[in-house]
Amino acid sequence: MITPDQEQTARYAKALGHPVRIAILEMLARQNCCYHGDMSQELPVAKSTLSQHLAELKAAGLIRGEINPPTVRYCIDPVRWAEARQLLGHLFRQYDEENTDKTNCYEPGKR
Amino acid sequence: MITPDQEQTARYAKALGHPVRIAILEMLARQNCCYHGDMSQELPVAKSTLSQHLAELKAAGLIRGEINPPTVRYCIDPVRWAEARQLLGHLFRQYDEENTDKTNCYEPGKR
DNA sequence: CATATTGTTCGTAAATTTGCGAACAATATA
DNA sequence: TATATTGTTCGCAAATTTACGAACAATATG
Repeated sequence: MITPDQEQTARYAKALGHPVRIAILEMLARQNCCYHGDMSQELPVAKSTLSQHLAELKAAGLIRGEINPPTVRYCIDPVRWAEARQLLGHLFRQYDEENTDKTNCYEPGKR
Repeated sequence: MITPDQEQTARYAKALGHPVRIAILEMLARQNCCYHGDMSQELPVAKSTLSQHLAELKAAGLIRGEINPPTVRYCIDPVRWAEARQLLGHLFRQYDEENTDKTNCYEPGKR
């Protein structure tokens, strides 16, 4: 009933499902890499909370952490990033592709 | 620190963050509209659970429900769908756009 | 009016998520 | 060796999510 692709799509989407994690990913996407400290300055959460969000993004595969003591540099994982983009893009495309001949059933009065 | 767009992006992503909800959206995206019962047959959850997931998608704005007693027809909301697509697309584009001159810092040995 | 059909809502339980400060680990520096 | 810097991990509390069955609501049908 539920395909592995659907599971994976949901996993990525879930990782994106928090504003702090979106902000993290945008910083990483723009600068490619960031140190925990840089992000900590920008984000209104305790550093332990930031670590947790980073760990979740890592668990989802979207980022990697490279330890350069005493700092840690985080980067987007290009492969997983592309995979997430593809899976979510596929989801959205399923609607628009055949959009032309569909009734707008959400309009009142239509059946 | 966190913009309204980031909040909204996270809200949509969170709504997508469950396999059952991905499956629901794919059915709706392909057929435009579906009855609760049609989806109930396809999905391995109790009907009350399905109702809950539908309510979450509705709360996120991604779908609408049209009551035609005794059935209820659910549809994707084209406007919110497009907005979600745009917001998530924007997120992913931020990486690829400037991808060319970025170091792959996730590779071992790079700083 | 009784019954069947279609979904929602309620009540509840278990699991997960989110957040923080305190404590800890690892390394560099005085 | 003591101290400072950078992050992680631990312990805990509060909130949210997920899931189910039972009960309920609304409408059609016998």
